Amino acid sequence: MEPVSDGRTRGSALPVPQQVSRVSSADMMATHQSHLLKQLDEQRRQELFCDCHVLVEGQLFKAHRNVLFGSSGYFRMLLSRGADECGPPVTASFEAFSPDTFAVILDFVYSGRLDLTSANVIEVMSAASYLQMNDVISFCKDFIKCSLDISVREDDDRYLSLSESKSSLKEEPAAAEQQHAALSPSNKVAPWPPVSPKAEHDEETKSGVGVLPLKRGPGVASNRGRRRGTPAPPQTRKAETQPFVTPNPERSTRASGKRKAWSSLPRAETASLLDLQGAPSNKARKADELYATLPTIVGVVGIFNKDSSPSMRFKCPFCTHTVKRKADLKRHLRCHTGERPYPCDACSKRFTRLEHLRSHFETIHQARKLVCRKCKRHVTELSGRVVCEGTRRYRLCNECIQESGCDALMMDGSEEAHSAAALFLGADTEEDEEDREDEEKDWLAAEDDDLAVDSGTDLIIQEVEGSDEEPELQN
DNA sequence: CTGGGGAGGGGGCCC
DNA sequence: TGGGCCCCCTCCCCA
Repeated sequence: MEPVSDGRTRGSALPVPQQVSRVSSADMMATHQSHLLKQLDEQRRQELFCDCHVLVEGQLFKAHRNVLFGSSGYFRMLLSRGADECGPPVTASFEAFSPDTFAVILDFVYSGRLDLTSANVIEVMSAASYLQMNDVISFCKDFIKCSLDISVREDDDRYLSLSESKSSLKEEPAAAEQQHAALSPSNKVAPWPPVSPKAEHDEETKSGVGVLPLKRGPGVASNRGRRRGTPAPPQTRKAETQPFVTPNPERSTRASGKRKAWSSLPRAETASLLDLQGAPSNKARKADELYATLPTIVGVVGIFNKDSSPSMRFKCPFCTHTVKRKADLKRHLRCHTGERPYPCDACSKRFTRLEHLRSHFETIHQARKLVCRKCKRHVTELSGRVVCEGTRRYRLCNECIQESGCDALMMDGSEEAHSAAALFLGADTEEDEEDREDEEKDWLAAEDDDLAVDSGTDLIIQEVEGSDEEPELQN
């Protein structure tokens, strides 16, 4: 029986041991491919038959046209123009990435080994995006995911991101380690073409320098940015409304860049934010490291203005989105990394931005809106009251309070509300209670008049220790 | 089933 | 460069 390259058998009517044949055929093929690749690499290193010259910031790389053609969409486009010609070597020139970066990519093309480090991964990914090398991009993504240690199992389902759980990294930690190890130069040759854990994911990575429209599926949140081609956010809204399961939310250093007074939040909240400067979470620390490695040219895309003057933009290495400022890219990256540095101490919800946290806090826990929740009429401090319902606070006008017989609800500032809030807080001892009250007084003294009205909220804004679920009570 | 409103998320851009 | 504001979007809940 003669095995053929595709694993089938030829000239046999017997119930052949196809599996055995397939395995041996696959082994043979792998061996052959490996051998062939080694030969090509050897030729490249000896500069034999190199018919393509790549100039990266002045540094010359010699390679084989057909190998580059088969590895990169960019080169496919470039080389297909002169595919019929057998003239002098084709020369391509790049300024968008460094020679070191291209060397890593070229090594990968010829060996299947991608020498990624936390220092070069972003630039390699950016260059791969430029060169339209989806496999490299996938590897980089996986590498970043491994670096960030974002795992569904280990952490919180809700704040997972990057892709729709397609990656094996999230499915099996061991597999993740293996894959990560496969990226290591010290390991054996990674498969080429590599088996991408998420071929579909290429949709968002095949952009290269151009911006391709992305498919928007059902359930995919698409806000303004996504209309322009940014992929879906890391989590669905449904997931967000699920009870928060992390009892002790991580503190991140992301908010610690500057120590800034945050007068619009009660002190406890501010303190919680300042806590962010304390022991940084693993994920956040690694995110920081990742951000720190963002090279100056990361994802820079040349866009020409109407007057033909170049306008540089920063391209997200994860998707096709481009932004004007690096800071905006950094902010945008959070929707890929799942990083949520701003936890609400009242309900443990976490947010990607301080302003979102503040907005949430003011709306949900401070009842800042001077609108009756029931009749939607404008209320003042006289015509309405703040009603506490769990950690949620809202306003009702006096009429609606009377109508609905809200006596059962805890009214803001009442003894009952206070004690209930304390209960919610898990006030362990009377001493704790007193301390908290002292702090509250201090805070109130520092608060402006507007906030002082809602002083009762301060009690609520404490971290709920050991709370496994969101204590927020919905109507 | 549908429309309205609340809540949350993300982008652009000003300060 | 980060904070903050504005705007717009989607999702979800509810009437």
